Amino acid sequence: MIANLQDAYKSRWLAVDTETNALDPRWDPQFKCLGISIAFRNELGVMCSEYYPINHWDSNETEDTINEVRWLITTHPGLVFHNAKFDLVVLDRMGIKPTGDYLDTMLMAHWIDENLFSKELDWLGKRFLGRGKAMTPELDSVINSFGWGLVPGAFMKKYASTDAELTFDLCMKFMKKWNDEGYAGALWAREQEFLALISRMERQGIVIDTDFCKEQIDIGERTMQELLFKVGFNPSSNPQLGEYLINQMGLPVVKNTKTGRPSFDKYAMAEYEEILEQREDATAQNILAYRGWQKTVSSNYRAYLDLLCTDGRLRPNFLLHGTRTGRLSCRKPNLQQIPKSSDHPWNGGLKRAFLGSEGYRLLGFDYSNLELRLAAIYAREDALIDAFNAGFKPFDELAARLNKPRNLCKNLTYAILYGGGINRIKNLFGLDWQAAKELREEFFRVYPNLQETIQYASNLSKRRGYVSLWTERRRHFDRRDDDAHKAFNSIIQGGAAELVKSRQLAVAREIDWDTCRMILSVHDELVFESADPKWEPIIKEIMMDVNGLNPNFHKVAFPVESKIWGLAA
DNA sequence: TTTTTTTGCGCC
DNA sequence: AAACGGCGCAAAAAAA
Repeated sequence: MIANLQDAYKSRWLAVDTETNALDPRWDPQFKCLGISIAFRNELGVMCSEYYPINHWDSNETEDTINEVRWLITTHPGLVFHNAKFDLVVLDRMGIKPTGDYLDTMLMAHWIDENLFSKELDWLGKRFLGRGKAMTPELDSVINSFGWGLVPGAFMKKYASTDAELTFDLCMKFMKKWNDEGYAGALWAREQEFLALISRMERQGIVIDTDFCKEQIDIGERTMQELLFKVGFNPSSNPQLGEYLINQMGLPVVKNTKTGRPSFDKYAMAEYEEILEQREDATAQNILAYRGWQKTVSSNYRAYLDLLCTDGRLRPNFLLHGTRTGRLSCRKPNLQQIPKSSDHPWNGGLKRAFLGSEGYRLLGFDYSNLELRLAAIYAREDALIDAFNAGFKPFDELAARLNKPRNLCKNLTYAILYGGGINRIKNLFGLDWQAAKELREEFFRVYPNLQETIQYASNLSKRRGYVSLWTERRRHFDRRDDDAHKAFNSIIQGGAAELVKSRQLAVAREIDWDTCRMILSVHDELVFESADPKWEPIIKEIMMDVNGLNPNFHKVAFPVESKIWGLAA
């Protein structure tokens, strides 16, 4: 049914979907919005939808109609998108700035059940509505022959509005649970502000030193070639590694993969390296160097150049629905996994590939032991709280109490925070089952409340099917799955993400984007480019100021360390 | 041949 | 009794 635009105002919610020429709306000068679909149901429940072609090469709506649509979207009190972060940028590029509220079915699906297999429109449509996107052989062949950007407007009309229809119906489907779980108010308002901030960070992007990347690719390729020659087989091929190390050299299988095949990961290789060293055979070392270079060149240096926008900036995609715990994830490229500075020649200098804009300096701000501090508060674990407040380093403190090496204590703490059991401790430290059990008990003798709280969270998730973060956002658990042991970790990992998010917004409200821009968010670290040294103490102070967030957060401090980004910590 | 799974590895 | 949490990416191997 063709929509009368006047009717659209009578609907509380209006689904909006944009079609584009597939270029990146965040920066590409050639980007175009081809058209806009809207969908809603009228008073009789009849679906009304329409596609308005705007920038097709053949036929478009009249100026008057397009202006009506622009006005509708600008003034309608409630829009619904599927992946609003994208559509809002598209609308912004067209000079359309919605003034009403909006919802996002992708994020609704994620918040209601973060465990869903997919949050794509097509998948959700099939799962919740029994119908997916309108893909037909006819549409496929038209896209193939014309290319996406050149599909005729009249043809697009037949298909494009189904996405908006799906979005509208999904929204209605999700609405009850969305409201019941308490997301409709302040929590979603904050997320909208956060979405805008992330979008702004993405549009800003980060400057890449392309000469440095090219130079490193060159060194890497030459080095790999030499190593390949020395080794004599493909170091990335496990069967070939097995042939050499096990069959030819007669070395033992030191580790197996989950499918039972011999494993040659870097830990296993370290053992082979030790044995071969005595025989003056550098093969293991060469294999590690080869794989190190290959990983870095393909996943970092070359990926950065391939994904670089033509204005010299790299713009990753931060996903607000990327993790079950509520953290962000980051793609294309993943700038949350930039190798840290080290003396490895293949990746130890990677941060040098990132530059501030001309006149700006990159600054990183890190929370120290963020999750452990939250764990201490949640568990009311006085031993840990007191240690933090006395200024002790938590792992030194534990090392003293257990009379064990600091590094063991650190690994042990994180293993347990992550829900690890006796088996995990056994494998981690190469202990037998009994020793692992005792070590775990020793740990919990120091932190008894932690043990109780981990158990409590686990029981709660099993009984209720979810646990709540301090913001009242929920982390759901299917009672049929055996992952209740993740509950406590979710509370502190998700809680940490929510804490950072809140402070990130607070910082964003204070800084002046002309002289200070937020660039990256890496879980417990924020990266800025700043043209004025005055921002460093300001940012630090805002990040550390968490007392207003929750009545329990005053129990320990949340210190933040700042450093010039890229320089070794 | 193309698609999916496995493996390894970078980060917090 | 047993369970280490959360990601994304690329190359090789296996499956289709």
